[in-house]
Amino acid sequence: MSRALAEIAAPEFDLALTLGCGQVFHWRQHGAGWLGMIGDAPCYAEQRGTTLLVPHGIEKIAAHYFALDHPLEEMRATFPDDPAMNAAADACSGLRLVRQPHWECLATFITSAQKAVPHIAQISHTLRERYGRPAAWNDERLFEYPEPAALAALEEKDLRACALGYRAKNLLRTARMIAGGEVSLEAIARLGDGEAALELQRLAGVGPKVAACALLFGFGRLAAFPIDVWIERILRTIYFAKRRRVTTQRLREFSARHFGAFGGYAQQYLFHHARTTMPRGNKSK
DNA sequence: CTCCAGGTTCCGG
DNA sequence: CCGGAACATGGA
Repeated sequence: MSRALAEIAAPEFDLALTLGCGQVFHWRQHGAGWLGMIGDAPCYAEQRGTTLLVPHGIEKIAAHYFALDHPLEEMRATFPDDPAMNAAADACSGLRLVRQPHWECLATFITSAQKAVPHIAQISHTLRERYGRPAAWNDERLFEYPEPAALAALEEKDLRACALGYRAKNLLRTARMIAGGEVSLEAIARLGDGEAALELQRLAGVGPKVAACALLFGFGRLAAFPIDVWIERILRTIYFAKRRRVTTQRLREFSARHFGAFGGYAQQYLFHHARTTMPRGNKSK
């Protein structure tokens, strides 16, 4: 493995913000940059101003993964123009939604249910180390995310030993459905957003929220709007202040309409901003 | 010790 | 369709 790094242009990009905002969980800081896998490609990434250094030979792969082609300014212009949204967008300048591999993204979010971000990262690392194909960048060991077939061959207790808790059964069942061909992620990639969401929800441990995360972070559906506890809190306090008893169904309809074609970006900005400005947030306003 | 975390599923109104 | 409860684990 060569040590040589190549430069790629990365305007309007914040690598640390992008990797640390809770959309992807396996990258770790290393020296002046970050170390992780882009599918089966080991990658060290380091930002220097508007330039991104990545291993020679995977420039195209890295540029695609980090979504350097997303027109951030144009997308932001479509967001609703209100104080909360603007504050979040200001705080998240350069945050891009990376293009994660389908399975890795879906599986990770199945394991994310009712878990804090650091816990999700820990689970991801354990699964990779124990069941993923080993790789390396220089002398640093890395691991691919385990294929569906690799997880499908395990027993539930093996996954519980990775601190998955009750999510073990869901990940195992879903891995078996995918490995057995009962559900095809490639086929889902060709469906429209609505149909794709329904198809994903046939899988164990996949409801509206996890399906939306998979669509947004894995299938490039930038209108997908995952509603988790943070976003629900924001929607209720900012957009439904003083309304009593708003159903989650109502929240879904509202956000799909209100945040538009790039709602997923708006969602991630609101999510990250809330998480960093009001940790353990509960105080409404 | 209690509370909560990027939820889903199942079960009665 | 809606509200509750169960489901594991670890950190604050």
